[in-house]
Amino acid sequence: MLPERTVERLSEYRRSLLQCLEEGKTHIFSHELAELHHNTAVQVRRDIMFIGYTSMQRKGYDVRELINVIGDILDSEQGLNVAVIGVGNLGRAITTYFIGKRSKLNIIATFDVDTTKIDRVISGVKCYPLSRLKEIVEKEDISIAIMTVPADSASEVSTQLVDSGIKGVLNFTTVPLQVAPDVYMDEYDMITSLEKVAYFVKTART
Amino acid sequence: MLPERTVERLSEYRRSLLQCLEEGKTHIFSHELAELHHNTAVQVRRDIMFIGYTSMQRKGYDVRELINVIGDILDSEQGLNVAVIGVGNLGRAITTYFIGKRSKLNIIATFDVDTTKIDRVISGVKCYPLSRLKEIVEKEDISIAIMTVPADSASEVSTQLVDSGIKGVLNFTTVPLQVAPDVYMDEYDMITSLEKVAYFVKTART
DNA sequence: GAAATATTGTTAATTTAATCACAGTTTAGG
DNA sequence: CCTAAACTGTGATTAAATTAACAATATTTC
Ligand SMILES: NC(=O)c1ccc[n+]([C@@H]2O[C@H](COP(=O)([O-])OP(=O)(O)OC[C@H]3O[C@@H](n4cnc5c(N)ncnc54)[C@H](O)[C@@H]3O)[C@@H](O)[C@H]2O)c1
Ligand SMILES: NC(=O)c1ccc[n+]([C@@H]2O[C@H](COP(=O)([O-])OP(=O)(O)OC[C@H]3O[C@@H](n4cnc5c(N)ncnc54)[C@H](O)[C@@H]3O)[C@@H](O)[C@H]2O)c1
Repeated sequence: MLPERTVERLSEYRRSLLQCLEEGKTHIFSHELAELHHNTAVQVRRDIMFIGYTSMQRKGYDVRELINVIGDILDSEQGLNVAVIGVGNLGRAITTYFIGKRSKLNIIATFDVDTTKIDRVISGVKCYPLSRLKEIVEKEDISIAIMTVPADSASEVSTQLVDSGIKGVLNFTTVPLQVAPDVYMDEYDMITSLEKVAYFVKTART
Repeated sequence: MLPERTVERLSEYRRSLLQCLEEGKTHIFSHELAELHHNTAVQVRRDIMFIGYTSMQRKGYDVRELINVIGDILDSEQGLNVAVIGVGNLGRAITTYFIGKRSKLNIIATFDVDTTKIDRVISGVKCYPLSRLKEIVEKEDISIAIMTVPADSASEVSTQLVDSGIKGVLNFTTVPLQVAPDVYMDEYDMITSLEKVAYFVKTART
């Protein structure tokens, strides 16, 4: 099990590496990758050490190989299915955005309680009533949920998610959620991010 | 200057505290606050120690007072003005969402290059052409930008942001941006978050 | 009003993450 | 073929963040 920060950085490296590949770059040095990611060459090498890949000495890392090795670590062979819960402004933006982005992570369903949204199709993904959550999650083997419901229903919905058999949640509501210990949860709070930026802008001024 | 993680947690505590206030709760213990936030009572007390607030012993923290003290630390007295750059799906969602949420952080302008979007008003906020960035930033005293432009224009736009005098950036594009050292930048990469969730779901399975 | 209980604030210890420092390769140039 | 230069991989070290441990203090109970 890799450190969380390392997992994040590997995902980020991979995106840069894919970009490199498109530009026809076949090899990359640790210090080049570092420069692209606000960190140091040592950190990059250490991260890559974690996944047990070694480069051709003096030529840098083979871009294509490194992409594959990162894929072996991060991706599940058969891919994982994802659902978006709450098809409001944010849920719609995310659904539209993700379609076709990652071959190993497919958004294959959305859920809502608003009857005007149910059965609507966004970017090829159908919206189901939340009452059918468990049924669809089981039938379609969905293991990850992206939560974009209003704050006041967040905690109730999260219980339903866990009951339905979801194993990972990416929570965008501003409510910290309690889930069973075998469910992995990542929370992102936009207001917190913005307040953090504001704090550092403020303190830099003085 | 507080540790970054502490700043984040303080912002999160504050939101819970505001919620408590609404529910008529006047005092809160460190372990209660901890429970709401996936962390420990010691961590809460240490964070609060950082900002130099002390409770009434044995009664817990005075909710209202603690909110004010956190405000003194996080907020700027006159508030800070914010602009959203790139009024696509995500930019629109964020703009709509933020309006009225935080009295000390006001989104007061959006920018785009798409002529069909310019001059449109979203939730009371007007969209300006990107070419007027510097002019408006100076006139309206905007210090923070939220970046939601497409990846391929991200790095160019970030240069313009810095030139215009922006001091803090919240970057939602998937491109790591280079900014001047006196500009604070926070980057959030949704794909990375989702891949991280997927990784931990995958490894938990084995 | 003494003892038991609950909670804080803080020092010390521990754990985790990042950085330093350098030996070990490979390649290039003479 | 020898030396210098350029990078990598990793043990050792340092720094940062978290957790444990506990004295100090207020409150309740009897
Ligand atoms: N919009 C943003 O940019 C933004 C930013 C940060 C955080 N958030 C958070 O994301 C969440 C959604 O924000 P939004 O702007 O998209 O809100 P929204 O009101 O546009 O969308 C919410 C959607 O959830 C649906 N919904 C309500 N109750 C539900 C339930 N029990 N189960 C399933 N669906 C349900 C609603 O019908 C609606 O379609 C909120 O919790 C908000 O705090 C949004
Ligand atoms: N939609 C999401 O949920 C989501 C999730 C993660 C990351 N992102 C990132 O956010 C960014 C925007 O995503 P989106 O889905 O809103 O895209 P979008 O295409 O809907 O919106 C992009 C907007 O930016 C405008 N634009 C283009 N070039 C510009 C420039 N030079 N200056 C100002 N505006 C410009 C476009 O006219 C458009 O309005 C992308 O970089 C994407 O990677 C989006």
